[in-house]
Amino acid sequence: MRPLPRSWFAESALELAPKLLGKIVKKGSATGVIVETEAYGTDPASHAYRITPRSRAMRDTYGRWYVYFTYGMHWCANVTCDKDGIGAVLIRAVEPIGGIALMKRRRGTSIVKNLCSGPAKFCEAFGVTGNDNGAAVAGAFAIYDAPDIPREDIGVSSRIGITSATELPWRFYIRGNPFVSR
DNA sequence: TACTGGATTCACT
DNA sequence: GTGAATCCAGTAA
Repeated sequence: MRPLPRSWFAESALELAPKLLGKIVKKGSATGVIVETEAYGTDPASHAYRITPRSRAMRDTYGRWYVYFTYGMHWCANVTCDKDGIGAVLIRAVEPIGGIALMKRRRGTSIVKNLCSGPAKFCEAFGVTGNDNGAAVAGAFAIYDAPDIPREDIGVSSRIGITSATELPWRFYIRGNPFVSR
């Protein structure tokens, strides 16, 4: 199993989000297959739309973790990308394949389906916090290569862009996978 | 300095 | 289906 090199994350969020499906994410003994992602670029819905201290990680680099705290109790983890622009891909759901006992303990549940079937659940199960913000996607917390998911097996949700009023691809997921959220 | 609202989750009805 | 929990970043003053 080969960790994805930094150059792999140089593409835009919209190209990268579907390509991340099926890849292996690993932090310590916690291991899982990415089954759902969400693309964020320069749309006003993205934190990167405004230049702030928090969003600098997203604008200045790629191939790093962008971890932020939301709703007073949840962490969400993104991979920064787009060498020439601004982008990040939110990891929305993961299928647990290793370190499941540890995840169960962290999540306080024995139901495997509830371990990582949401962005904040994934962070809790993998022990991701603000300490990981800005860290390179490599080493202890990395994404490993795996065969691409066939295009026909990838589902796409779209939404209306705030500025453009056109439909934008948004959420990508592996069709039929039980660990996809919602 | 104070206020507002959020890339969510879970319990409860 | 609905609402509470909870705190930080961003914005306005």
